Amino acid sequence: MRKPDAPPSGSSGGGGNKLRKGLWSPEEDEKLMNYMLRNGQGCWSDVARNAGLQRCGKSCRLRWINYLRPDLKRGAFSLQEEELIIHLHSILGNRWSQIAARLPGRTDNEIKNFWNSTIKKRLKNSNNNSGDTETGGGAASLAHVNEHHFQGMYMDSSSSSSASSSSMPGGLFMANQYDLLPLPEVGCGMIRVEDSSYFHEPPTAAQAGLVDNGFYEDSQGVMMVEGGLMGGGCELFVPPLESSQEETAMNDGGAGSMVSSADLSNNGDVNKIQSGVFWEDEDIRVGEWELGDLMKDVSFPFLDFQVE
DNA sequence: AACCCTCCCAACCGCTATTTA
DNA sequence: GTAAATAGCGGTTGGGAGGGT
Repeated sequence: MRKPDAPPSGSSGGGGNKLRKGLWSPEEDEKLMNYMLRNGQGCWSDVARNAGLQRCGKSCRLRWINYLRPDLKRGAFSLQEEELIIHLHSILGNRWSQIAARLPGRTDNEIKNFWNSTIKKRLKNSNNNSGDTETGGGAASLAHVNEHHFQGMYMDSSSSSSASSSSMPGGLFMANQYDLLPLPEVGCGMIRVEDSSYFHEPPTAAQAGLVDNGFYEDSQGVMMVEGGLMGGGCELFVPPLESSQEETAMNDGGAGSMVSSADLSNNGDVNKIQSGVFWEDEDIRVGEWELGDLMKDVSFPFLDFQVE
């Protein structure tokens, strides 16, 4: 923790006008809290100024988001939260803000700290115990370790921020049906392949808003696929990235975590998924890699479905 | 009691993306 | 179209707390 800087000297509040850094004092918290509750969020540099704080807007924003927000849940992570974090991390990589968005009351910073201090260590230990060699801390090994919940493969490319990437420049996650956790607020983050009784009946187009090519969005915003392209209840996850990120990712070969249908080679429709979350009318490419090629040498020893 | 070590986490930093002028 | 300002994200740092010796 950082020592709080000495409070601004005297009543001038100005002498130098230097911005404070370090820990927030209770008085500053109160000022910010009161201001935010009265005025709501606006331009953060205005917040800092108008609330009478010698802080930069950025610092105010962080303090509000990570500590003062009334909807924050404090205290230890529950087992459920922990498992959800592990699951989401296996899908999203180090996109802490997106993980946090699925854990009400938790902040990205909190989750990041929790991951780095607790989960990472634990998973590393269980890696060592099981005799696995460290693969560089990539999500692939992590997903693998959590055996009671995960059977899947994840190749993390996740942008520059994920130093733990595998060498694969594309992201892909596949899991069996039992791995699904509900992801409210996910939007079009996941594609299900209609297949077994595990899935509910697809809604009508009117109910769900038919998107294209047999894809539709269900009541929870989950993208669905009609017609059972794959057997065995396989589900394909598209990490619910914001569209801007996705586009960037696709353009620069970054985190384009794209579905690979079980049948990469013989079903063109799946490879054309796009539009906001889907890619249309072009072969899936991740940087210079064609997904089909990418997948050529990949095996899924732990997937429990058969491609038909 | 004093020292050392490790853990935890608040906050900063640097960067990119987005918005505004 | 461009530059500046702002927002947001993820990585890293540093210091307090607490346990061990």
